[in-house]
Amino acid sequence: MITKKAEYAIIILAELATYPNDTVLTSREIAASRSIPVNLVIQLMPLLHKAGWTTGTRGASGGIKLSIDPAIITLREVIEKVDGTISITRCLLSSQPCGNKSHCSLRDIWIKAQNKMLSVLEEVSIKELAQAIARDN
Amino acid sequence: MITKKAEYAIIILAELATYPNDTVLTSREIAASRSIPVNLVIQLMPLLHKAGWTTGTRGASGGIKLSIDPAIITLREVIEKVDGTISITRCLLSSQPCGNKSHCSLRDIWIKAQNKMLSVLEEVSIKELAQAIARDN
DNA sequence: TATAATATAACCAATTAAGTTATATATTGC
DNA sequence: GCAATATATAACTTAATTGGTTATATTATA
Repeated sequence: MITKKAEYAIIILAELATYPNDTVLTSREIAASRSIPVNLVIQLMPLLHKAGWTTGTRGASGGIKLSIDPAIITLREVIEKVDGTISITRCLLSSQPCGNKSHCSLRDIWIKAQNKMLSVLEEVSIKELAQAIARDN
Repeated sequence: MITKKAEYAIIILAELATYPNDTVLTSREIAASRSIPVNLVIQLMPLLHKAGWTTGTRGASGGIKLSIDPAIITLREVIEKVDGTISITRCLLSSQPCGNKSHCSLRDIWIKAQNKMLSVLEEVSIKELAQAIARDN
């Protein structure tokens, strides 16, 4: 399952993408405006920084801002960064078919189903999501 | 995530669908030929019976057989019978958007991605899977 | 130098997943 | 009738995962 942490990461990035370029928000502000536990925002940020999507500055008047165009960050990337490789079944967690078989028909179906799902998550960028959310409000 | 139990249930049904109509197999035979723990086959069978897909007869020379055409059992049905409603995110476990909102853009995306996945699992029947497996061997 | 902010790691409780164990019940064949 | 074999069902165990908390260190500003 896609975890809440991955979902939170997406929401954090979308929140940042809502404001003009180079807007700095504190973890606390992001947490408050999106109803995410502050601790989780703080916990997630280093991961998003390492991915190259955001930068954080410490100290008073510090905060977080986007460091790349949110139009090129896809939901799939964010999920995989936070949760690791996505797998709809335990079977797909391993890169090989089980039982030393070279081929497995059921595995083929899992892969096909999963790829359909991933293609949707790959087509949507953080920017598009932020715009959709803005339209809703 | 789709559990191993759901995967086992699919494999059990496909195994039964491999043989001519009304073929009776014991739990032990199914378990042995598909490398599934016997206990799990035994544990799963009542569920498959209740779904109307199989029937079991007790006693010596008893066993399990299909009770309907495997061409009309879809993988999605089997998974949902064993695992309950499928959800790729915790968000989709509830039938309502969270936070008392009437609408949520991110939820829309989860639903779209999940439906793409489900449509693949809905298109494949136990019979088709059994045939594909037979071809592989 | 006090304060405010991020960085990082360690920890905890609840749930889920996978599998095991135990017992009851039914049916067949001798 | 009775032993053997098979399903039916529930309870239990173990390990991993998830969601979240706590604690501490580090940095930068006013």
